[in-house]
Amino acid sequence: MTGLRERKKEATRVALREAALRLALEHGPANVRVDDIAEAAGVSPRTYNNYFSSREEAIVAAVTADRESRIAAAVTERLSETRLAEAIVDAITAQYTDPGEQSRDALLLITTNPGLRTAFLDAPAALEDPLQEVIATRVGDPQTARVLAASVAAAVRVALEQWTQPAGNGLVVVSGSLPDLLRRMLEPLVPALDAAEA
Amino acid sequence: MTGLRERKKEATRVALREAALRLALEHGPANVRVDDIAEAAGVSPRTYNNYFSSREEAIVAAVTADRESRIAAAVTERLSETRLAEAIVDAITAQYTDPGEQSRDALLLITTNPGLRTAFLDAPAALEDPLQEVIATRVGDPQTARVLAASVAAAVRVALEQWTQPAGNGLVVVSGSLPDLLRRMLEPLVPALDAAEA
DNA sequence: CACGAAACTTGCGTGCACGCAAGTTTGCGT
DNA sequence: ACGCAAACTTGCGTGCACGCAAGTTTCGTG
Repeated sequence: MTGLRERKKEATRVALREAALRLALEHGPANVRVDDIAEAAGVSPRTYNNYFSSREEAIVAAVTADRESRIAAAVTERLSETRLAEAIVDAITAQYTDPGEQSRDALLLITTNPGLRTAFLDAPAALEDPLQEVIATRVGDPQTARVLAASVAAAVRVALEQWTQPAGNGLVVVSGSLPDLLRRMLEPLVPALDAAEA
Repeated sequence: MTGLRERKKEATRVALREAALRLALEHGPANVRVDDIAEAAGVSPRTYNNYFSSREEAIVAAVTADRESRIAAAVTERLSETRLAEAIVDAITAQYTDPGEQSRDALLLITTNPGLRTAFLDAPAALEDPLQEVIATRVGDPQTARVLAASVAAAVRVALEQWTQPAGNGLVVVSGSLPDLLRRMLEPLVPALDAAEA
């Protein structure tokens, strides 16, 4: 059961991130101060920083929601049926499949603004801990699980980097759908995952 | 030949990081403001942030120097003799071997202070770019090279995390020499490196 | 040598992150 | 139902990061 405390906290978190995204879309990211976000969510500016440690984080969280924790769950499920590598690749590509995308303009906002893009690319770091635990159920050594989890998170970051790349660098543009991109970036790690599982 | 401009810039960079470390050792990291560092190095506080983007960065740089760029060079050398995986592991362990360690107390300082530790663990991220280029000479697809470089950097970060871990978590302490730790953490990635090279 | 462009430094102003200590709310045991 | 302990919010104060525009230094070229 979930107490009042917990529910209020989650409500504040949601209020903050949604206020942040709405204001950023309305006025442009540069014209939104954390004081504005806090006021729109009905809390003090100081409280904002009890929930998010940077101005960008809340905006990104509105898009990301809690994708990272859902991935770990998805991997665990898939793990009963297939080998580790496949479970991870499937779970990740499934969770990063863009849903209805009411967030298409939000993503444009993020890829446009350097600060927001950085925060967005930092998000997959949150994969490491939950992923390590899942991997550890299939791999003896916790240290190995740690390294593999960190590598997978790094691969996801690289994929998102490519995907959100400011175009026109004169070189080949990667493009392709995000799931395809993720699959391609995770591919090189498959041998490592297979070897660890054996 | 290196122009006056370049030499001055490097001198300032060195002056800043050495002043930062000295002051941190003398007065404790909490009691050193960036204004103090700037003054000790003979530049304005604003200039400090043209060289380092956080207060911690300069202190860490004094210990790290330019290790990351040296690693890439070491890998390139070793690469003429052996396969990719071996070259990388050897080069990294060699470069992270603690030299004479006049910096032993500096490392204690870093592992002690949370902010400094974070900055220290962020340093290996600088491996990604140079390492990618080296790997790309042995691996056809640049994207694959990118992922592998990022994974190696992540493994190094994990190793440093363990090495600098605040002890006494009730669980097994890892310990061991840093080179050994690095070797252990890079081991799981070897199959991926071998597969990409083939 | 002279001079114009490019690189670098600096002061200023603004917003941000966060430690701390006081006030307020929630939860729990009796 | 009461009351205490723990969790959470808030205001305040401090130092930090960085955009901007003006001043200064370096460098290449005619």
